[in-house]
Amino acid sequence: MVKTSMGRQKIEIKKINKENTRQVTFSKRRTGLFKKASELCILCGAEIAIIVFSPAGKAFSFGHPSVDSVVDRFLTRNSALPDHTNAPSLVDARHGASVCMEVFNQLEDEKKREARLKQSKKVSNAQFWWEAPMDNLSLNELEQLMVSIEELKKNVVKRIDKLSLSSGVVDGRDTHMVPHGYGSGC
Amino acid sequence: MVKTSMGRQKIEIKKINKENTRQVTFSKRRTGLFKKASELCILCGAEIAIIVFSPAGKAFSFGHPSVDSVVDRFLTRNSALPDHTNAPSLVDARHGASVCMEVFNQLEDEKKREARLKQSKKVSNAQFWWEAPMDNLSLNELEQLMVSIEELKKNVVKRIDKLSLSSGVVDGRDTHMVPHGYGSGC
DNA sequence: ACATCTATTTATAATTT
DNA sequence: TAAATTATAAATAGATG
Repeated sequence: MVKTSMGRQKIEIKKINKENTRQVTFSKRRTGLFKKASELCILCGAEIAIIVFSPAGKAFSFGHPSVDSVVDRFLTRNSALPDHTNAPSLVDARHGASVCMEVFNQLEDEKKREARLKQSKKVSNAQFWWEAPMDNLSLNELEQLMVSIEELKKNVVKRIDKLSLSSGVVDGRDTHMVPHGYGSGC
Repeated sequence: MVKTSMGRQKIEIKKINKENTRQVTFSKRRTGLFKKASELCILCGAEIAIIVFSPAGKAFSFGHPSVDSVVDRFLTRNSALPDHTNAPSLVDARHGASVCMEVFNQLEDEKKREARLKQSKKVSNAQFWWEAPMDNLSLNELEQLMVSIEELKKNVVKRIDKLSLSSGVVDGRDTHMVPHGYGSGC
């Protein structure tokens, strides 16, 4: 077999100067970071919020059960009890079906957020509402949905595979991984 | 050379039941997650905040330049007036919104379907519901679901393409990695 | 920009100390 | 209870389509 690639090269952990390389690395590693977070949530029942701003000022976030809930809990120093009492819907859900519902819930959350935004917008600058925010929110919703759909798909594929052979246990995710398309921050 | 260890073994991404193992894994992976975040900051000049709650309710955080600054930036951005100078057209916004509604409705259908299934199975024990439920779906149903998902995806991708924007450049430095002693939550 | 492919580095599960 | 070890799984740099 011929060597067709040098494979992964060791790199120093210092700012990447080449614009393009930096962008690619950012994208790959951000994905990797969110995946690791997702795994930590599932494996250990942790709650995690991650907020990332790209050098360009674009925001991305990951949240389980949601960015808001974790950030709120953190900010209010709400050392909460582990919720065995709560419905098993979020933390322990691990199958395609609940992911379906989760996608649904996500959209509802997004709509609520949108409604809140809309409300606050009315107070200050009502006239701008139709000029820009809706676009960003819609884009957010769609991108968020894409991620959810991918997750859902993976779960269903996995389930199909298992059913095809025999049967067994699945794992699923109900996590939010959100790119926030607010355009340039500069 | 004699094998003195089995080395790393593959594990399924699902909740670790063994208390001790879960604790060790949580600790190791949390460290790994923060390291990855740190590297992403340095390599790409990103700004990142991570908040992690252990299952016991103990909080850990990572922030560059600081958790607060990144969270503030995020919250401000999410409630601030969007910059309307480079906003896409209203028409696109409406299309986006309507696609969202479409997706929403389809998901709602899916949810109802799941609810029916759940009902018919008379799942009295909540634990059973979230541990094995997807088995209720037949292979056929799953494959149909796959097709629907693909359709959804195509629609959403198409819509995102139309809405997509682009952006510019910024920078950052100095990092904090903080364990917060919140005491056991239980 | 995005996906794919390799060769390699890095992370880490199981074990030992 | 935690730190070190070791073998393997997983992530990813660089190249390419």
